[in-house]
Amino acid sequence: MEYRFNEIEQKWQGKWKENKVYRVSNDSSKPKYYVLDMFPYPSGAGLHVGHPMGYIASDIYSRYKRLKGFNVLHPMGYDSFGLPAEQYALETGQHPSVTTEKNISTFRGQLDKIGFSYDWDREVRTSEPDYYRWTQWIFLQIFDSWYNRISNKAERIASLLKIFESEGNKHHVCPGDKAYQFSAEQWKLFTDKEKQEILMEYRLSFSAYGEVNWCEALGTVLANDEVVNGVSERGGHLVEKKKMRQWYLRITEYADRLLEGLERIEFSDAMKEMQKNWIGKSQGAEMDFAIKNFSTPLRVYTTRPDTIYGVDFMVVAPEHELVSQITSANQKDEIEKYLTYVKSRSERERLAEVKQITGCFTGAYAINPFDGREIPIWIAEYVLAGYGTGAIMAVPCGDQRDFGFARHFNIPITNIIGEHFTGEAANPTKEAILHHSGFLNGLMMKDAIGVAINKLEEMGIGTRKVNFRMRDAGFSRQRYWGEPFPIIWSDGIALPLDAAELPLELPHVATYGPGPDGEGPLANISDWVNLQDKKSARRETSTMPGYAGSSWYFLRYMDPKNQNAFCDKKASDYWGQVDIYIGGTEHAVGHLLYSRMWTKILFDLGYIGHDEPFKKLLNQGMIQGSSRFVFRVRNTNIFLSSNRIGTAMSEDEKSSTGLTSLSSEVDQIHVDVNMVDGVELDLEQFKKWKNGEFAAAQFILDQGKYICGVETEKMSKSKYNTVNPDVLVDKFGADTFRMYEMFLGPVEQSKPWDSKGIEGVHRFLRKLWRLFYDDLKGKVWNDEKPTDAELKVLHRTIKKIEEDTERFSFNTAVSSFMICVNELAEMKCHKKEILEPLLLLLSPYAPHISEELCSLLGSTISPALGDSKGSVYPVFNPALLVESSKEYPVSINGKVRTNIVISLDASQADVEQIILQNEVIQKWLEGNAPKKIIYVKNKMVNVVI
RNA sequence: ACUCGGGUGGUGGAACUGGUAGACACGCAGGACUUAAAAUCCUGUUCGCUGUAAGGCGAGUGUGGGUUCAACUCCCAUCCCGAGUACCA
Repeated sequence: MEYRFNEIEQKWQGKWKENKVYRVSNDSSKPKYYVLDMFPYPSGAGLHVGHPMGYIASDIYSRYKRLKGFNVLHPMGYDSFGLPAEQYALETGQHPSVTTEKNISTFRGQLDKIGFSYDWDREVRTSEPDYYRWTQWIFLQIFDSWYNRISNKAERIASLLKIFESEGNKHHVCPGDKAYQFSAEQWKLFTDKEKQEILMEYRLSFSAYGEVNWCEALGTVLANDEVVNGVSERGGHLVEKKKMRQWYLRITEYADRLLEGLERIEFSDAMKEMQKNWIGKSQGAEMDFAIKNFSTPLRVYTTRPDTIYGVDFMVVAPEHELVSQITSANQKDEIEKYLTYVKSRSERERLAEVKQITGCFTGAYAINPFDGREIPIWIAEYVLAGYGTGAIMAVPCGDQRDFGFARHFNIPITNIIGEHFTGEAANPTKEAILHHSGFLNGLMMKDAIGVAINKLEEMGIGTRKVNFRMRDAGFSRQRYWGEPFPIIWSDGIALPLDAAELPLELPHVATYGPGPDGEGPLANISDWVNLQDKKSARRETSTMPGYAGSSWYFLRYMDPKNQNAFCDKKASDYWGQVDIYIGGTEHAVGHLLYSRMWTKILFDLGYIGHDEPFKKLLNQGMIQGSSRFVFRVRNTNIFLSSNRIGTAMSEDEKSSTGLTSLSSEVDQIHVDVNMVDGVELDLEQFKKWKNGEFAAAQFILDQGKYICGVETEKMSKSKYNTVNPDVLVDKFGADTFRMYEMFLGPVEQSKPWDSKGIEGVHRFLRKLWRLFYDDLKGKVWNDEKPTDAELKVLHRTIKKIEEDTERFSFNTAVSSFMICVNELAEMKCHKKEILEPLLLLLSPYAPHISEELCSLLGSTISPALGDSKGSVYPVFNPALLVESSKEYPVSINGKVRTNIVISLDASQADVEQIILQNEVIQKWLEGNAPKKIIYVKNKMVNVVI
């Protein structure tokens, strides 16, 4: 009986599905455990081998936890709103819901083949009205909230109204527009519209004017990705910044809590670092510098007010409103020229190219308030208008970028840190004693910061200021395929829909092109937009961005069918946080920050009982593609094997190709990796590829073979380096595929895909099978009693697999299984008592073969089902592994020279005696006494001579 | 430029708290079985020198230093590769 994986896998997948084996209940006496994958966007390209990497890891962990007696929530769904489906609709006229549906069923088919243990009854799709109804509902709750900085949480707008009516806003500075200041009496006198405008400045989701990428020629707003070098990616039309009404989430109000929360969750240090940097909290001061012959002061933000005497110039963002006013007559042309230059550069260019220093002097001077020095004011692209005040004070002796700027433009540098400054490079230290610094002289810089701020405040020209670099999150898109806003605009006031009116379904549109004035496609449906019963009332026509639906999906899984709430509090209290969340790092500052914010809002409003969604995050590495290339001599049909480029030609080659040398220019062309075996190209397949585009190809070979070029790149269709999991699953089976993906290396590590090792894993499973059934002899397993040696092998494996699974070291776990099976095969051990526990250990990794063999053994336990009562996971018995002696490596001066078996309870003296009698050691000692003998119990012995 | 990862045999990787570097696999080479192939099994496989052999000696985890009885692991410097980024004052 041989290992027929296709039959076995189909059979068990069918049974699991039929019996809904992986359905999980919200009501269980077992402890809960929540294992979550980042749900995929169902793209038209289908699944490639990179996708299942994380899914397999999470599936192994889920199955493991189930066997350990946990009630495991392990769901899957689709993040099914998004731009690609809409662009496809624009090209083909197919409704996005149709293509989305189709893509989902492709994905599902591919996922099913791999044998995942998802509870598909809990599937969610963000584009289903049943789901986005609640996305809209949550949006309305956010809209109806403001952030109370005193209680430090989100509260209802009603509570804000009460405060305004009793005391105005004196205790609650307006986060949107700080200019708003009013008493209770004044509040009561405002018109309804004025009141609504003020409330909007407090709301956690709010509407305001913001800049978008506007393409006049296309009549539409473009995403950053669609803009290349200042023109539209499609068509190359001019793109400019345009102010439009947008929705935002006031995530800045949560900045501190988002930072604080990081302390309580298990994210990698790198991930926490990324989020911290994004939030970018800094402590410093805002201060005003008078400008010579000008009434308005220049306000700068600095984290280092201690360096005030080292300021040699000012840099203002080119967009700063003062620039045009302060520029002197003789600098005007220069400044104009520079502004034109800056405008021509996209933000990306401004940020990426730092080697060349650019800037322009305005002709104006600021006055140092302490020593009256005149400080030249420059503009430069490295200062951004959006951060701080859009102006900085430059201290070249302490800041490397300021130093470079001063050098480049020959601005004299003042040294305020004595010998800490060499004149060769800036020194950003805070540990230096200040020189040439007036009232700060002699102070340690870090102590001077506070002193300087106090002085500024006393003089009324500066204040202590905490800055965040994070900005509020744009929340609207001028698109069709997203959640419509449950908002009606009437006389400039945004009116929320009643919860009973949800879902506000996406209406069908005739075309997916933009509406008038840059509005989204929805603006074209006047029946839908304009409400008959209310004159001048108009629906919001933009839709929500991709991250809306993904900011809370982990909650819907807990209670996916609920028609009365997004998730019953009982359900969210039962499941609580996601215990382990698996996905890539690309969401570091998007999804992972937004979902944390939404969770905090829902917590503040009392809808859920926890304020961090993910207890632990595991970042899977990216699977890169390994691309293959052929090299074509330019303007010919002659292809050179990679190692023949520039080599000498044989006479035969010369006559058959008509070439005289191989050193002419070659073009590198991607070829489909599936027609390359390792690096050797299959010439016949190549000639047939792309409908015979290369049918007439001639080859210059190396020893009869065509060797391709190799490069590691992102896996992508256009690079012909994608590998479809289906092909591998069909050929080797899901169990082999699962184990091979894990065997490739650590899950966290990025690595190029290579299918060539998969046979080794397949061989392992067949070898396992032969412990039970021989191809010729049939059944070979038996009920004999195991020996101590066999038990030792088993229990060593139990220990290793459990440890490795717990720390997500799946690659080493697979290798331990191999070692175990190799050893059992060598011992000719076919005993059920050994093999049955081994199958349970293996079942999270290779569920189908384990289930089949268990059932063939007549086992009472199904690895897929586990046990309703508790853990069926094999228990490690340490007593079986106890040894009385160990073969110690004995080294001389750290270099191993021999191995000696020594009893484990030997003392230092015992060991020294044994060692010194050893022949090899004596040879090295040459009759001398050792200086020292180091004996580390259970590790090694080192003799120092 | 900054931040975060990472450099170990022909290849993917292992070595978890400093304690036998190269587990496990791929590939390769040789052999057994077979008419042949597949499958399976066995042997070898870091490099160099040496030995008929068992073995021995030396080098070795990007590079150069350092700490230590002992370094892939810790420290300093440096080079290279990958990913991310909003030049954040």
